[in-house]
Amino acid sequence: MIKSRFGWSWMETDRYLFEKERQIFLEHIKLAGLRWTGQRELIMNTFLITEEHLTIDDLHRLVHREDPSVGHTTVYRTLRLLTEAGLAREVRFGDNKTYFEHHYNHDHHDHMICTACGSVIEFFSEAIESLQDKMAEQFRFVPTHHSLRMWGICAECQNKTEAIITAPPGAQPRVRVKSVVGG
Amino acid sequence: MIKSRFGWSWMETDRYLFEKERQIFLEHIKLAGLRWTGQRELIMNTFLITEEHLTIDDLHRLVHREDPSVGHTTVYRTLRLLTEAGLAREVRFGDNKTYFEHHYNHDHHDHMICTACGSVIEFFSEAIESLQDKMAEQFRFVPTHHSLRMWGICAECQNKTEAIITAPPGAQPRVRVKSVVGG
DNA sequence: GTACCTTTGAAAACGGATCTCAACCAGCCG
DNA sequence: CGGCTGGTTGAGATCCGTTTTCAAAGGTAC
Repeated sequence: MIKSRFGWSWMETDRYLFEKERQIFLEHIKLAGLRWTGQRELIMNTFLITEEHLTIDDLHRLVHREDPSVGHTTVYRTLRLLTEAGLAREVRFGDNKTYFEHHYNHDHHDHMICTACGSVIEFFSEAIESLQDKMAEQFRFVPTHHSLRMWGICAECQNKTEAIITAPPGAQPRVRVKSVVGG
Repeated sequence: MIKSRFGWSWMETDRYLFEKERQIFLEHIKLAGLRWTGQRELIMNTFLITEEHLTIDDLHRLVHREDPSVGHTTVYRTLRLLTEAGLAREVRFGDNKTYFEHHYNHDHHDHMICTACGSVIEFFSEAIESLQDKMAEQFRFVPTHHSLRMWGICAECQNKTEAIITAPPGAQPRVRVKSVVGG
C-alpha cells in the first residue's frame, strides 16, 4: 500500500510544495542543458506524490503502471537527476538496496527500522545532532552528512510475542516499505 | 598496509585475548556440531591478528598468501561463523561492500568516514548512546543494535585544500582500509 | 575397510547498480 | 514544413559483491 500525498489528504500546502519542487527540477534540467521529456515528468510526478522510501525498482513498478514502456534505466537516471537537483536523497537500511526519500523541504531525520515487520520510523533529535557535531570537532573532522539508524522491534510487533526473539546480532532486516512518520 | 596485533606491539593482554577468542570459536564450532579444520583455523587466525576493517575479499587475499588453495567461499562461510560466534561484526560504510571488524571484547563504537582519503575514525560517546535510548523509548521501540556514521573530511585531508570541495551530497566514498582508532 | 557425515572450492546463480549502443526524439534552423 | 544535431531512451549486456550448487575430498565412528 503506497501512501500518496494527494490520495487521502489534500492540502493547499502540499499542492504548493509540489509546484515548487516541480519548478526546481525544471530549473535544474534547464541549467544542465538537458531536455524536458515525458518520461522525466512522469517519473518526477510519481516520485513527488509518493511519501515513501522507494527503491529504484519500487518506483519503476509504479511508473510502469502508468506507462509500461518506461524502462528501469530511465528511472535510475531520473532518480539521479532528482538527487542532484536536491529533491531526493539516498538512504540505506542495511539490506543492500538503495532507497530514496524526499529531500527538499523535508528536514533531515534518522531512522528506526523494525527487524520484524520492516516498518521504518523517522525521528529527529536536536540534542543528538549537536553532540555529533561536538564529537566531530573533537577529531577536527568536518562532517558533510551523517546517518543514524537503530534496528530493533517496534511497539506494534512487541505484542506479537514471537517476534521479540527474531533478530540475531548480525541479521539484516527484510525492509518492507511501510513507513510510519514520527516527530 | 595491514596493521597486525602482534606485528609491532606485542602485549601480554593481546596474546591472552587471542587465546580467549580462539577458545570461544572452538566452543562455538563444537556446540554447532561442526568440525575444526585447517582452513577454519587459518582464516580465524588471520582475522584475529588483523586489526582492520576487512572485506571478505581483503581477508581472502591475506589468507591466500598463506595458503593459495583456500577459496573465497570458505572465507565467506567462516566469516559468517565468526559472526555467529560473536567474534566478528558486520559494518557498512556506504560503498556497497560489507566490512568485518572485531566484536568480542571490542566495545561498540561509531565511525567517521573521510570521503577524501577513505580513512575511518572510530569513536564512542556515552552521551549520544543514552540519548538514542531515550529517543527509542519515546517511540516504544526496543533497539537491538544501531549504527551512526558521519561522512566528511578528516583533519589530515583538510590541509590538502582541494579535497574540501570533493564530496557532492549524495556521493559515496571509495573506502580504503586505513583506519585510525580513536577514543 | 565401510558407511555416513561434513567440508571444501570451482563455478554458477543471483541481485542490484551501472553501462552500451542503436534507435529515437526534442529543439533549432532554414 | 523538413532536415539536422545532439541529448534521451530502453533492452540487454556488464559489473561486482554475495550466496548457492554440486561433486569431490576429508573426517569420524564402527
